[in-house]
Order: sequence, then structure tokens, then C-alpha cells
Amino acid sequence: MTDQTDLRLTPQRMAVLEVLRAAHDHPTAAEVYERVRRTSPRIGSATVYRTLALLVSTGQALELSLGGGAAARYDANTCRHDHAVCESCGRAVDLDHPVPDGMMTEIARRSGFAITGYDLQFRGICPDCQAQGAARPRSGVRPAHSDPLAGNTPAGNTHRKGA
Amino acid sequence: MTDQTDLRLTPQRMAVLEVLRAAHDHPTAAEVYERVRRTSPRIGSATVYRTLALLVSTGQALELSLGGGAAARYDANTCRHDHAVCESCGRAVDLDHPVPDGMMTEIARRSGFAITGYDLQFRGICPDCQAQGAARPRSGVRPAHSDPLAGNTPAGNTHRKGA
DNA sequence: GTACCGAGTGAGAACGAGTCTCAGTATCAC
DNA sequence: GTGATACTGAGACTCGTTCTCACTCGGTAC
Repeated sequence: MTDQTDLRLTPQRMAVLEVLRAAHDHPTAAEVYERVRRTSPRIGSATVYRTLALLVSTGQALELSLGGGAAARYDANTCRHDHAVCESCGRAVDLDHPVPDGMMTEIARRSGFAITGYDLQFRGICPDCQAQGAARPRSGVRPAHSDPLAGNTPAGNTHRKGA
Repeated sequence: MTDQTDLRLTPQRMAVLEVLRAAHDHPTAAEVYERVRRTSPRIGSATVYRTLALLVSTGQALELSLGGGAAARYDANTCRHDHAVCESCGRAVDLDHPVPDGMMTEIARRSGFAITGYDLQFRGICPDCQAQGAARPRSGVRPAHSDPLAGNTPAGNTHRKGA
């Protein structure tokens, strides 16, 4: 849309794009909606979701799925880069693009896939949470490759809702 | 649980684990539930979700989030490996572990994160779909890093539901 | 044998994220 | 001005998942 396509440049779309470009914390769609409403109180959630999908489909934003059932996050930094996600606070930080191009060629050769891209997310504990000695898993971001544990409570649920 | 922990080895948990070990197609929780019901018709979905979370937390299964709002998938292959996901049919295939260990050390050094693991998913078109000349995006698996497109319909929705 | 306790279960309500429908509005081309 | 079409907002809806709660089951002490 906007400057690259024949789609219309509406105030709502401008607002969503501006929020996304101003944000460096990889907001979820709900967070984008909340921020856009500060400047455009009448905007609907459907419009925000539609606009985010549009931005992703036109290459003006990236959609990140940080796993563990967490909501999708959006990133206006469309240069190829990867992320490190904190398992304690859920924060995602940008990383340089560390996957060698040769690796994708090799994967394509071995798997027979026509590789179009990849998602690489490192998991760990961010410096802030390390400083706090935090290791409490955050709701919705469960460690997926965790070591076998004895005597866990059945569902390692961090309760998503209050009720 | 089972042979590694002091948790109980119940028939329901056995059934879930057996379904997961027999499956090589990375089933979703709903698919696991459906398959388990063939042998244990009285099992509840909550039990399946609880058991899957338990298997993940004890390291006996991996949870894969394939992005695009798709449901989490599960994998009984707990050896470190990565996946290639078909953007057309949604199939995920296992790949060898291609990320050099030195890369994680480097990421940890540069980001300050205490890296505990990573998720790497390649996206592309599987050989079968290439043979069919298919490029139709599958429900729930939208291309996330797609090239800028002019004149897309606003929401590239492949309708998830019939209604 | 039985009473107790805690882990585990099943049913279904509830929730959050995201999508769909639809009527109304804005914008564009003519 | 008119018609076509893109876009919007509201809200109902679906889906995946989790929570609650009453119940069952198995282990253990007596």
C-alpha cells in the first residue's frame, strides 16, 4: 500500500504503520490496536488486524510467532534479522542476521523444499532478568526444549486469566 | 513422567505418548486428541492438553509453533533438530540440526542473553506441492516474509471456518 | 479392610486471539 | 453527479487452549 502499491493510504493505515515504526518492542496486534486508539479512538480491531496483515503481505512489516501459544508480534524492521526472546519477561530483541546463505541452499538441497525464508528465534534469559535472578517462565512462553524434570506439577500452567 | 519421573503412568498418558511417538507428521493438539480418542474414547481434551504440556515440560516432546496463528504442533523426536514448513500444505518435515554451536555462543555474547535454545523453521514449498504447481497459502500459515505485492486483497485470508 | 490424601481425570464453561459479515462511508474514474 | 469499488467499524463468531470442579483412582497409614 502507501508508496509501493495502488492500495489506498487511509488515516487508519497511516496510524497503524506509524505505531509500528515507532515501536521497537515488537508489539502484539492487541498492543498495536491499543496504541493506535490513542490517536484514532474510533478505529476498530478488525481494521488493525486487516492493516497488519496487509503490511505483512506487502513486505512492510514482519509477523513474529514467538511460540508457546503467545500472540503474534509485529516488527516494522523488514531487513532480514532474527530475534532473541526472553523466557522470563517475554521481551524480544533484534539480532543481526546470522544464518549463512549457504545454509539455506544446503537445506533446500537436502529437503527438496523450495526455501523462501526462515524464522530463527533464540530463547534465553535477557540481561535484565538475569540481573533480577529471574527464571520464572512467563505466561505463554514456555520453554520448549527444556530438560527432563522430575516431579513437576502436571500442567506447568502459568495461569493466563484471573478467573 | 513414566520412566523418568515420579509422575503416574496412567493409561491416558500412555495413549497420548504412543500417539505422539507413532506420528511423524507433527500433529496439532487437536489431532492428537482425535487420534487418542480412537483408542480411549472417554478421554477429555483437557487431559490431552495437560498431558502434552507435561510431556513438553519433562522433555519427552517438543512443541512447535509454526507461525501465522496456526495451532501448536507436537513432536516426539526430542533430539535437537529443526523443521521446514510447507507454506502450501502446512506439512512440517524434520531437518538435521544445522545451527553451529559456535553461533549460539556468539549470539549470547553479542546480545547478553543467557541462551537456552532456539527455534529454527525454514519456510518454503515442499516437493509434493511443487509438483502440483501449488502456491496457494494454506489456512493459518501465511507467508510472513513475503515480497512486497501490489494490489493484494486487503486481508489475505484463507478462511479458517466454514461459516 | 478402610479411611484418608493427593494426583489425575472428564466435562464443559470461559477466555483471548483473530476472522467474518455487513451496512455505511470515503474515494476514485468518468 | 453518479456508479463502482475500496475501506471502515461494530460486533458476532470460531478456534485453540486453559480453568474450574466434582469425581475417580492408587498409595499408604492404621
